[in-house]
Amino acid sequence: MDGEAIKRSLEERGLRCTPQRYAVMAFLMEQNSHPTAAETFEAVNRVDPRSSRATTYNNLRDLVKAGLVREVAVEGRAARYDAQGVRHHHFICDRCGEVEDVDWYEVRKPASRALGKRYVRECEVIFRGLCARCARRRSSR
Amino acid sequence: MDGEAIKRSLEERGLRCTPQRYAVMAFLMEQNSHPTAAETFEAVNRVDPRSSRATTYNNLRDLVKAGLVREVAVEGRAARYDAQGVRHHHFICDRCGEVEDVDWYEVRKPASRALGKRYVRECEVIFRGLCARCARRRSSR
DNA sequence: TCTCAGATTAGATATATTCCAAATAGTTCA
DNA sequence: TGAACTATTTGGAATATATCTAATCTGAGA
Ligand SMILES: [Mn+2]
Ligand SMILES: [Mn+2]
Ligand SMILES: [Zn+2]
Ligand SMILES: [Zn+2]
Repeated sequence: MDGEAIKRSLEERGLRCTPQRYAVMAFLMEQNSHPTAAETFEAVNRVDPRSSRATTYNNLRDLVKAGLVREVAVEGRAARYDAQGVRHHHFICDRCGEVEDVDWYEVRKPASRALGKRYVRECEVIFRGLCARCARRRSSR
Repeated sequence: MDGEAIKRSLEERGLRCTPQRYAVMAFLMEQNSHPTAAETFEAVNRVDPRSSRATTYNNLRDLVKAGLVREVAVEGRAARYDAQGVRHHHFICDRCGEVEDVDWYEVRKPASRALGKRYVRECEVIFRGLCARCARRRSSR
């Protein structure tokens, strides 16, 4: 996605394409990792235009609401963000909290009777265990 | 599970059965909701023995490590805890953050090639959307 | 060019969680 | 039993994370 495409995707969702908001979106898109808000804030401020902490948080919130960015909560750690590219699942490391992508595959939905009056928007799978690095570290002791 | 059973399950995992730790475990087991650490702290302190905030957090951490309690991270909100009864999945409300149980069903694991050198301990499904209450509230406007 | 809702800002504030060092309470074993 | 050892508890301080506030700025459309 190039600059124009980012601009368009923001405006389609009623968000102005401000330099700060653009910078957050562009940064997240070029990462394959899952940056925290603090990392995003720092990265955006290494280049112009600068952005305040509040604006970084505001923009992350707005982008999540608009469906352009996914937020991943990790127990005991800061939330991580992910510019929705192709659909995928996540692996979260029990030891270091690292979030990694796992190729998408269709998951069987539960019986609708089990969902009652709830409205289900999505259905994600989270794999847990040890990332490659932590698994290695663990076995070599 | 009665008192003796709780005591045994703690000791099997090398944890002393202290009054504070027991109280946390017993409280979580009698809830069908998913209390936060703050709610647990408050509940435990409505009855004897009392427990400090640090001890409540310590015990929740120890119980999670021991595999007796599950921690559920919710974006932008305090973590929630769940005394592992029967295996189940979770539904998390986009609006109010409520965590609800969904009957367990087996999920297909991804191709092992997609997991590389990771060690996968578990594979959970999280449903997202609006809980019954928020769905009602939403449609009646 | 004017207007104004949307956006940004620095700093204060709120919330959630962990750390710390001293005191206490179980457990083991002489 | 009771000394010795260790796990646990404690209150308060400290840290981490996230949101709020009120003043100011910006840019898209009229
Ligand atoms: Mn991802
Ligand atoms: Mn549950
Ligand atoms: Zn790891
Ligand atoms: Zn709800």
